[in-house]
Amino acid sequence: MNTPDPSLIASMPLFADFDREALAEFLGLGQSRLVVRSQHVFSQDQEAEAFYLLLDGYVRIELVRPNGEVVIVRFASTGELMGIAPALGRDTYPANSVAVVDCVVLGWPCSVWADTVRRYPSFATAASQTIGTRLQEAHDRIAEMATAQVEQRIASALLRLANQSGRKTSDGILIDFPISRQDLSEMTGTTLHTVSRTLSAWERRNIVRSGRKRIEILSGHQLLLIAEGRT
Amino acid sequence: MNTPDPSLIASMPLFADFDREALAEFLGLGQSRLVVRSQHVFSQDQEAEAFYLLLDGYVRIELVRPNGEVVIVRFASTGELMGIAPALGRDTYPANSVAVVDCVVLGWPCSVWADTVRRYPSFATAASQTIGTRLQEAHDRIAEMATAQVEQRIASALLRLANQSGRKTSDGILIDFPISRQDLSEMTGTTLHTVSRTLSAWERRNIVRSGRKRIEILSGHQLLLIAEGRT
DNA sequence: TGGAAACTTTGAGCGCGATCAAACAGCAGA
DNA sequence: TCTGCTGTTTGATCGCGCTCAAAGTTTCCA
Repeated sequence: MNTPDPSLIASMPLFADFDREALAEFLGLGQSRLVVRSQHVFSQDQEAEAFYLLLDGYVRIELVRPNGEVVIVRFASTGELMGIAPALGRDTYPANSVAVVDCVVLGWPCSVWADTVRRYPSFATAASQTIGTRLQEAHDRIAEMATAQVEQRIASALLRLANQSGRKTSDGILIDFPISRQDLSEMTGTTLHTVSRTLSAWERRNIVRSGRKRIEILSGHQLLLIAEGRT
Repeated sequence: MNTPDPSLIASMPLFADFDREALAEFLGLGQSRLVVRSQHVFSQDQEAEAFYLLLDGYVRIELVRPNGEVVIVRFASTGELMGIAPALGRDTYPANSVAVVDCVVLGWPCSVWADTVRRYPSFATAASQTIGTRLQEAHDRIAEMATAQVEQRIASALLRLANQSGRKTSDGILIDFPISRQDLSEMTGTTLHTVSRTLSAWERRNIVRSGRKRIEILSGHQLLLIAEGRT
């Protein structure tokens, strides 16, 4: 498991203007790695040796504050770039990246970044837009944290998860990876107690159905109303 | 006032690998503009026609939420890029940009972005790192909003302002542009009342000295202790 | 110079959500 | 199958910071 099948990733916008040889060459520079559940892909403040493409699975990107409290920045899913410290002009990782299911990642030494960006405009553009989108989302979340009540924030977080990693079921949308009340509280800046109470209340209203590390959205519509503050 | 003096900006890292003609040519494509206090440089959701370099002054970058509440994302000061929608793959501005003092901005049509990035690696790299830094800061603020108390958040906001736009005085550091209690509350997700009470309490402890739209930090050390939550 | 507009201060009361506490349920490994 | 661990639920209480209210102060403009 050293060089993955090019066809898996040839279709990504990131590699739009790589020809077959270029892609093969580029993939040859990387190394794939299996990361089992709850292990780190990389860790905050660790020297950034490589940047990664998530080939399969889900990882949690989390920030650890000086006092030890953990905040979840986002969940990344298959196909996303992670740990692109070189693009940010950093030489350490700004966050932890933790596998929430067994994952496969493809990693390249940071030293190849500059050259790749220079040679392949599609790569540079796609990477830039990825960062741009994340910045946008981060600003939206700041605004949300600043103005919205806890219940609204939990609803927004669930909707975001559903959009990004939802799997359609017969009754609604299931978040496609194990996620605990604690996780949700770390995404929204509240406590697992409040998340639990909120989900229980929603369960009574048939808005969600949830279990141990499992959440299914039955009424995205209701959830949207809650998120927008007109309950 | 159509084409500014190249020497003003030649020293910026952004333009590190522009030679004299290249810089002159590039500046010729842009147009400078005076923006008086409280006027918008650009507005949220407006079609992004141009990106800007702030040549002089300070602007407030603010997000307006669907319900009309305003959140201040950051203050930009002289020398910063703003409204670089093309880098983010957007065709509208994601936020308002409002002059807090009379400003001079230099604007280029978005159409020149792609070409500029392709021809001048220093420009691409500097822009990328600018966005990276902002992403980093945004994540830090999310974490802060999620875990820190109001007093800590106000302290952090002041320290950030002091670092970015502080002017040394005989007694401490003065925030170099007019900033109200309301502004500070919109940066930290609280109310102007709470900000006022907090500043009053700090004034009694000789940590700050403040007046109408004017804040001077007397003890950055104390403020840091408060921000870190070990008061 | 007068008056209005913008900004700031301070008080009183209350509610959201944190904290403290304890029991319960699902899952993995012995 | 039992046992311990991890995650969830629910109750009781408390306090931070919002809301409502009103007065004070600075600046600007007519």
